[in-house]
Amino acid sequence: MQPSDYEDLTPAQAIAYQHELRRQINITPLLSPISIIGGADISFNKYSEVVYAGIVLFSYPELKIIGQATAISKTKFPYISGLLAFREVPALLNAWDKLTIKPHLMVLDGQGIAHERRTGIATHFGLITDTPSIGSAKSRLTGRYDEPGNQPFNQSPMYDKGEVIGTALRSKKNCKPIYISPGHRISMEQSVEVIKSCVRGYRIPEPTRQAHLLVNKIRIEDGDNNNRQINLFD
DNA sequence: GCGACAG
DNA sequence: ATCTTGTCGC
Repeated sequence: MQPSDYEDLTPAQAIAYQHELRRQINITPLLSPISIIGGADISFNKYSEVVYAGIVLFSYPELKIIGQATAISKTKFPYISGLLAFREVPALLNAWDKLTIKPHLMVLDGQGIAHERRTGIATHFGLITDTPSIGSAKSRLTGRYDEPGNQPFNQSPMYDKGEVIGTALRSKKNCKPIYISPGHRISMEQSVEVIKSCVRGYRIPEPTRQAHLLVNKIRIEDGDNNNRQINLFD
């Protein structure tokens, strides 16, 4: 199965593929040192098939931006809860291929194994590129958890079917928690530690925060090359 | 059948 | 996700 063929898959076929990917997930501690970390995100205009993908590279743990790559592509696969990767990974790979240097670890905007089939976008991307990855989501997809305390870095485990699938992390006081889960080739504990070391005063950790700013910037610049936005509260 | 539901 | 302005709370 090639990412370029994702848009031809039916939801049932996409789910079948996730079951296949699930068998290859490796959630063991990352042993090699990391000095380059990347953040990825997607942006798009409502009702448009154009998607803007971007990846920002940082030195780690200093978190100085040392590179980036973007790609503008199209997708027909709609957003379906649980199948986000089939809509966004193809675009992200186009940006990934443009990187002259590959990061040692990637942070994706979405779930890792904190997914019904343990195949969130971070896990999916990590498997496809064979790169250690972490999922950092702004909201919960699945899993039960107790609300973490209201102090920075207070955390609470997320459970699903008897297993720990993620960590609800209070990245900033008085802000909703973010949901961290390993994507591939990294442990739950390491994932949380890395994300904590990437928080710089904002709820969203720098890798995905900067990637988000980047893709929105190129989307506005592109103006979607003639796509209009009509908004009457929908 | 009902409620939930990453971006 | 995206569109929007003001507004409430730390």
